[in-house]
Amino acid sequence: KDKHKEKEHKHKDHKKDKEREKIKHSNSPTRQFSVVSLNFRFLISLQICRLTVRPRERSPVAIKSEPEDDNGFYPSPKHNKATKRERDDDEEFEYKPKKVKVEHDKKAKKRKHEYEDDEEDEHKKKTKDKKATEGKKAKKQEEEKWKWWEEERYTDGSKWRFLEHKGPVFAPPYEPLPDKVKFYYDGKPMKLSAPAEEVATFFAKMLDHEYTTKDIFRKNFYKDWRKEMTSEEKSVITDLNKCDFREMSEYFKAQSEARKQMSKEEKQKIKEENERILQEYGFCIMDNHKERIGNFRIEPPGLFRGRGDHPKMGMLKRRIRPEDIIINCSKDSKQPKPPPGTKWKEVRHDNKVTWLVSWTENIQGSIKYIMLNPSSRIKGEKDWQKYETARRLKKCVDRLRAQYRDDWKSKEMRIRQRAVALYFIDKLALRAGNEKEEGETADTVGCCSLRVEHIKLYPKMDEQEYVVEFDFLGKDSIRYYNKIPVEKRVFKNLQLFLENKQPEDDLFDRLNTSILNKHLQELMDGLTAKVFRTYNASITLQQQLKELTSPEDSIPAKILSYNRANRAVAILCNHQRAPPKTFEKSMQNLQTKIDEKQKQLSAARKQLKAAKADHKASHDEKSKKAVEVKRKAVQRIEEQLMKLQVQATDREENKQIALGTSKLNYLDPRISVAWCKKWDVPIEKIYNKTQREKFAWAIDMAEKDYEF
DNA sequence: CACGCGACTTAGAACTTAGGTC
DNA sequence: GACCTAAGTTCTAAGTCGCGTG
Repeated sequence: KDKHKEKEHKHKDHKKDKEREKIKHSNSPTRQFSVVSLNFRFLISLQICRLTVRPRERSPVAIKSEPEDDNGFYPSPKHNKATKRERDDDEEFEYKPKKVKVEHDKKAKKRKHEYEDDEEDEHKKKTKDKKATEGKKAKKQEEEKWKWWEEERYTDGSKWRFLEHKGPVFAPPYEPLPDKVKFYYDGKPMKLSAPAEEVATFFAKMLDHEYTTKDIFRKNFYKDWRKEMTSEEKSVITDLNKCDFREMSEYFKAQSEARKQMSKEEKQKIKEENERILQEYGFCIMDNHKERIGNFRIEPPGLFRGRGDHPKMGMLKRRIRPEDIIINCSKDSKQPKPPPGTKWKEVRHDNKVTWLVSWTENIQGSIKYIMLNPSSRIKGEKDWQKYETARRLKKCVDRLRAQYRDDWKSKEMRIRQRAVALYFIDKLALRAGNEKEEGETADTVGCCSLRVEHIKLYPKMDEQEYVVEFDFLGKDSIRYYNKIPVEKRVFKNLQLFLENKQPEDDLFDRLNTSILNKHLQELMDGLTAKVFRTYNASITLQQQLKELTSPEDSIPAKILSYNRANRAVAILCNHQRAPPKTFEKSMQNLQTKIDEKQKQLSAARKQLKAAKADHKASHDEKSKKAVEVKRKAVQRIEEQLMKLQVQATDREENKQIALGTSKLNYLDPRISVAWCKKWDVPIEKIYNKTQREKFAWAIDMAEKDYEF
């Protein structure tokens, strides 16, 4: 079946091919952004607009598109690398430890000791002079911020030597409804048994959600609900449509209202209790360092709501009991105790993994874990390593690109498919696309699992030749919609792949992620499909920052540039969000503020003019001062106005783009740190507290000349 | 090689809180 | 001091990818 006809024409320009030409489309193509001052080259060329609609908002309305030229968006791989290199550049994983193990242990012991002290303090102090203790504590913590990145890593595949924790926090037990809150069946009140009632409350709590009206949701819910019913209940309740949960729903609404109305003291009390639980369960000791745990609370029972069109939506997610829990800790640690009268499923001591607690979830049968916070050593090291791998890809990406271009001509079908898929992954930052079990999850795809129905080929479209239109649901059922011109060879290959296939057939029938990743592994150690996403995201940020930052810009303007660079990446990776519910309103509010500010400004200018005239007439000191005062006022207001305008632009551009995901997962933080240092932008403007904790390693080590 | 499983990263939405405004 | 919004935090679903097994 590997028939390959096709005479190749000379391609004129390789460089050009690498250049990204993305056509974005908009559902309301007429909409334009209100563009305010400053350097908008980027925005204008990129034309940030709505990419897709969420599936639930999806309408069969035709999607229009606007062609766009955006030269300079795609990261042209430059090799004008500065001569200076970081200490960790070059070899394999270049983690050069500054300290050796022995020292580490010593320091660690001291650390543990202090940790225990801390705990004791916590309990005794309470009433004592708070300020003094807090001050002391803060200082102490400051002094001993542990720089794990200066230490050696384990090379034997083990993740830790010592691990001690208190186990998970379970969901609070079910509290039956007060008798006055009734459930009605077929118009008649009906008292439910506790288990049936609990599951009913899950449904009641979701009543306002659209998905409780969906057939699949209702069917799944009803089926699982019946399993919790007594036999009498089962015989009475035979039709979900006759069930009236409204009173229950109202009750919960009132409850949450009441919670909001609680007095300060009550709220404070709850806060303190949460803090106590956090202190007790929210930390563990791993290799003698106290580390924050990410999710120490077990997921409470409820109704499963997958994203998109999920076949299992509405199913009962059952309550997790101690008997379901596997504890992982070190042998020589104090083992966590199960709640009185219960037992753990298992306690194991596996230092080849990083999790502390696990259980099997009943919807998909997958395993859930309790792991450490992103600020922990174990997560940080991995994160760092990820960016180092991406940087190694940078060094050989030209070679790889040349190779896959070459493979487009291969006489083997599987190689051509592999090469075209890789091209998409590289150019469009698509995900790998593992195959999924049909009917178990929402129907979403990535690159390798693309089907014929997901692409359309246009030999000619407007001015452009060889345009491919992508339209599919990706991870989280977020729609990916894009039209891009591709090289003739890619286009011809796609035509070939499509031959004699049905819409629901795989586009790449000779390819899957395993084959692809095996191939990538051969090209570069540690290379997998997702490294391309990391690489392209980070290199785009770096390149965009270079392009957008003007030295003479104010700090807010620089931050806008940063956000735009960030946005370019988010668009590349198709990170979208639903426009905030209050978006229009908040935009209006901001506009009102801007209008006011403008009025203020013209008033201030008038006053300045008057003062100047006054000074001209009198030439005395007093009037001179008055002019200065007014001048200052005008300047101040101008700045304020500028800030507001920048804010408005930023917000508008960001309407349905989510920056967080790329910032947290794809952008080498050292690029941002270096940028901040270079332009004297406080790091706090870019990373909030949590993010600074996660990226502490980068903040500590990156200098202003860091190059990704 | 197909398959399922296990571990871990990536993801957007829901919820909560802080800080500004009236 | 109440209220409102934006920012920050939490939640947990949904991916990726490697490994063992048959």
